Amino acid sequence: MVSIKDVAKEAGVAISTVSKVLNHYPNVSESTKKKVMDAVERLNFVPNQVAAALSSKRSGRIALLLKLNMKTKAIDEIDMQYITGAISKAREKNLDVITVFYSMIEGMSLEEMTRYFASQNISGIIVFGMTNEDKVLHKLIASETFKMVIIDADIVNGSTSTVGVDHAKAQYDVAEKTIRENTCKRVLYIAGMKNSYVTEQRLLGMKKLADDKKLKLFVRNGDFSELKARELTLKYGKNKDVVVCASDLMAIGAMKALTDMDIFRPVCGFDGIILMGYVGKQMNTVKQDFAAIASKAVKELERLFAGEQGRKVVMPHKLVRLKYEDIIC
Amino acid sequence: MVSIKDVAKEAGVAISTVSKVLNHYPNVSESTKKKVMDAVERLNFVPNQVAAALSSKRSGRIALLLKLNMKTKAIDEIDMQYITGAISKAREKNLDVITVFYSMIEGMSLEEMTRYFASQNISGIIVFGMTNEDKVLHKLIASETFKMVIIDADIVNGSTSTVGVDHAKAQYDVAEKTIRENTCKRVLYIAGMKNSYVTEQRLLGMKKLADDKKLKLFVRNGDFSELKARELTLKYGKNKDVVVCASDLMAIGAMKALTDMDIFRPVCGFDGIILMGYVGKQMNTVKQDFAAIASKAVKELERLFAGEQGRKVVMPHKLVRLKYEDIIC
DNA sequence: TTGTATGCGTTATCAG
DNA sequence: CTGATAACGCATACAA
Repeated sequence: MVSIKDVAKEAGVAISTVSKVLNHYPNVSESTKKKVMDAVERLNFVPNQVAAALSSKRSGRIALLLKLNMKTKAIDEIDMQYITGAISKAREKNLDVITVFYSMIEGMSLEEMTRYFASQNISGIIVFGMTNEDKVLHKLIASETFKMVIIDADIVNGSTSTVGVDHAKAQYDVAEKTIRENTCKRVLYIAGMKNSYVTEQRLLGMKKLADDKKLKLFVRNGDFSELKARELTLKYGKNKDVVVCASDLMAIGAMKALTDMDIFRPVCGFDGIILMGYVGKQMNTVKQDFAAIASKAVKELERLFAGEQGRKVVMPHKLVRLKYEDIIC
Repeated sequence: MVSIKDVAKEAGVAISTVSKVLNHYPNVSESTKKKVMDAVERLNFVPNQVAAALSSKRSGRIALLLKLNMKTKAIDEIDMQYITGAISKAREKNLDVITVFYSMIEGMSLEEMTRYFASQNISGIIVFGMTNEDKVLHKLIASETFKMVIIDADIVNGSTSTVGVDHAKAQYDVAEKTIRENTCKRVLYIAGMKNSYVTEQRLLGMKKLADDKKLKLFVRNGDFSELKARELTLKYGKNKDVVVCASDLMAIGAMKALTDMDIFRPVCGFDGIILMGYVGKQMNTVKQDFAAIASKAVKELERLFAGEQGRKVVMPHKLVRLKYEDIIC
């Protein structure tokens, strides 16, 4: 294994000089810079990230904290895009990434959780799918021990940023479009899971729309469950003009119910998962670019590493209809 | 950050003694062992994996090498299960995992690839979705620089094992079942991508079945593409009795084609992805437990770390039909 | 601008 | 059975 020492020898300079060149320190002459780079080239040197992490306390190691959906693999594509988006950007920025699932840190105290991440030399954490129930995680954020980026939340402090689409506006937009296209009055809104930020925001958006357009809004909790959405639609869908769902999966469940009842009502969803292209009926939905969101989160983490304050970053969304023809290949 | 030094002080022993206890070295008295463990408990000590990796050359860091499917997110669930299966098991075994995509190492020479993994202190690599085209990867395997486990392949050497289901048998089984249930003679077999081990194996299984059952076998390459399978079925499906596909996605494409042509032919797939539950028609398919495969791969890697020889591990498969009722929740 | 020396938290070797 | 102590590869304060 060729190390920085070998490079130093090859270039005829000191180890620290090599390190300085590699890390783009200011006070290095062009000539030595070139000497070093040439040596690096010749020896095909790649810095040992592990040693670097151990040496400098700001390790450049980041953790992706993901909540696995035990419920259905149909939305695995969301996590997958989060992962690929984050890892790709991290590689570009030369950051090391480890993936952690909630299940691994479940039940830990703040102390334990802090130690767990510290023991891995983690300096930044990106959190996906956090709910209000994750108390310890909230404490971790408040402690500002690590630089953190929370996806879909509204928590900002000196070391914490937030990245996500404007869920309220997105919900408003997609429902508004669906209603406009079909002229509806009575709306069945199937919301997501209680205690989730996105659920609250989307509901807020929906309520605003109901206000603006003088709609009769009937809200039920679908818990992001396809089955539940189906049951709710069977029960309450008949005397409504439209079913607005806080997720695609629930929209699919609702559509199934309507088909079963042999009645037509427009339905719209949220997320833009590929499954929407397979269910036959086209529905409006909100398309989030999950990879871009994760990618942005990594960038934001870098900003925090640089000492900047946490902030709220809003990502764009699009309204789409997924057709089989568009997604097949 | 509490370190091994603190534990040593707390326990009143030397640093090296603590290390020995933590790593289950043989020659440590029960009494000191207890003293150390108590101190660990009191201080809530978690060993720093990064330092450990740097110090001991067999780092316990493993890389997951994944090929992203640019084609469709419908099968992201497969990669996701690979990832979760591997990471969960790795955590259990106290191994550090990093995720790497082919795109990151594309175009690298053997030298570069070796250095890349070495620079990350990787000692084991699990390879998913390798094809015959990945020449450099084959060289890496042959070099035996790292302990490696290849999923779905037939390469074994002193440092390399293979894990996967018996694709030939699985293909045989699922096709046999489908044919038996429907009494068919003329079979359209839509194979996967050329130069892929699984494609070859599955085709072998299919040919054996054709032999055994005296079937007229008509083979075409579908490249694992839903669209292509659809086109092939439109073109060749009419005068066949059954369409056997080397993947679920192709099976779905084939079924679409048949529906378009308004004719019925039994269709079977391979993989057991959740989408199969959504397409209306029930089809036989092979269910692989991807998480278990990845989990097994980690275990196998440990075996290799322990100095054992590479070997071929065959995982079980199941024949299933995915119904909407079974997958919804 | 460059080099020297020390430390990061472990593991491993070798005395004791 | 236990304890110094030297690596591991790199970053960095400080000296030159």
